[in-house]
Amino acid sequence: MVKVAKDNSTEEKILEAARKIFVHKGMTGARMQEIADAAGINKAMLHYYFRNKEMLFETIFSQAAQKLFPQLNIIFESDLPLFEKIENFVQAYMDVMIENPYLPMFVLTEMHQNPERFYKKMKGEMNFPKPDKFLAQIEKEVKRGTIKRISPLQLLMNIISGTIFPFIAKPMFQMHIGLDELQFRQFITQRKKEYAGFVIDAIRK
Amino acid sequence: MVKVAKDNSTEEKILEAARKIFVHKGMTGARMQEIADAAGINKAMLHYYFRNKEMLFETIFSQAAQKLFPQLNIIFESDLPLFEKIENFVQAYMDVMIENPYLPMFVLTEMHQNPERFYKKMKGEMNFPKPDKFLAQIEKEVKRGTIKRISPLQLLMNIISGTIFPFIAKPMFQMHIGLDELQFRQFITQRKKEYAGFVIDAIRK
DNA sequence: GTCTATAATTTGATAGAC
DNA sequence: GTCTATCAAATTATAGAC
Repeated sequence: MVKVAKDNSTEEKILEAARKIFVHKGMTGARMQEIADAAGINKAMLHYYFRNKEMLFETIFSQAAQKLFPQLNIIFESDLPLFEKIENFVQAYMDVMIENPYLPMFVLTEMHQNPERFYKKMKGEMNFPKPDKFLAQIEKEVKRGTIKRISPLQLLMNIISGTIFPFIAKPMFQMHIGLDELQFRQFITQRKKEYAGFVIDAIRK
Repeated sequence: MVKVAKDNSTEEKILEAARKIFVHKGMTGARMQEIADAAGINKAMLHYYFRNKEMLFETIFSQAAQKLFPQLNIIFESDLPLFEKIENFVQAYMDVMIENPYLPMFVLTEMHQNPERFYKKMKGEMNFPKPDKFLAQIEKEVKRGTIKRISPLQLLMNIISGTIFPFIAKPMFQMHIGLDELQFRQFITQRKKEYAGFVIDAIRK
């Protein structure tokens, strides 16, 4: 069991506050003053600990990306049979997002609004999962005739779409359908159980 | 055939430039100077035509939302049989996004970062589609035993996810897989043809 | 390490000539 | 309608006392 270092140190308070503000308003929408207020400290402290807004943001963004991307390795690098792998991925990834519902949108927003920074970041520190193995596995199953003929890339997109998109569309969906927080959680719980089955039904012969 | 009023009037040049900048950088990330430059005019002109940044943004955002949301009525209000309706929706919606690949992310970002403005907007001018009819249709088919047992809401989410998400994840996907622009277009073309079939295969008995 | 006060910069908005 | 020049406000960043 790893100690997660949730001290109430000033640095940790800043990170927590910055996460909250950045994740909701993005880099350009966030205000240093707002972050300081949320942390219950002074604006000057932010600079003392993180030099400037840019660096504070980078820290938060890296942490977010680290939570999301390496998880993709579950689907890409394990040795499970295809159906179990799909099952595993959907459940594991949804668990991450249940704990951090705003992360996907945060990372995607940054990726769109500032692709340069994003790419630079990714090249370095991230052990960026390559899906080749998983795609090859799908191709193999298609050739063996175990599953229906489908493009591996399309299947991968289907799996990821159905897993991530609900968290991105949450506000739209809640407004459209009129779900409250509890109902949305129930919707997600059900989805975690059933979505892999949906995909498998679609490709099973 | 309706005239689309693509004059080269100053107002139209501003709108075009503002669209480009806002859609990529969002409300808070966009700079009035940048928009003026892109329009080939002076910053003061922006205020002359649209009073302030807020109102210019509202104009752009409304146009974007109008392109995306009313389309959902195709799926919700037509009288087609279920499978054809799914087929129709996927193709029609993907056509909209092929023409405007950045719209979905733009609207979603605004929805997340400024939900108040978004909700206010939606209440007024938008003829906001209610999915009740479509959900009831699914429920009916399940009861008749025509399709597998599935929650109507889950099925709706599956259809929408697979249709919209590829455009949102485009940069991530291109980077991960290494697709260039042409390859991505081909991927989308294939998807437009096949995704409805995937969904139908999953629910067909 | 933490604070208050203040500087420096960015940026949205306006005044006024043409 | 369009421009240049300028203002005013917001916001990041720093200096310096404790």
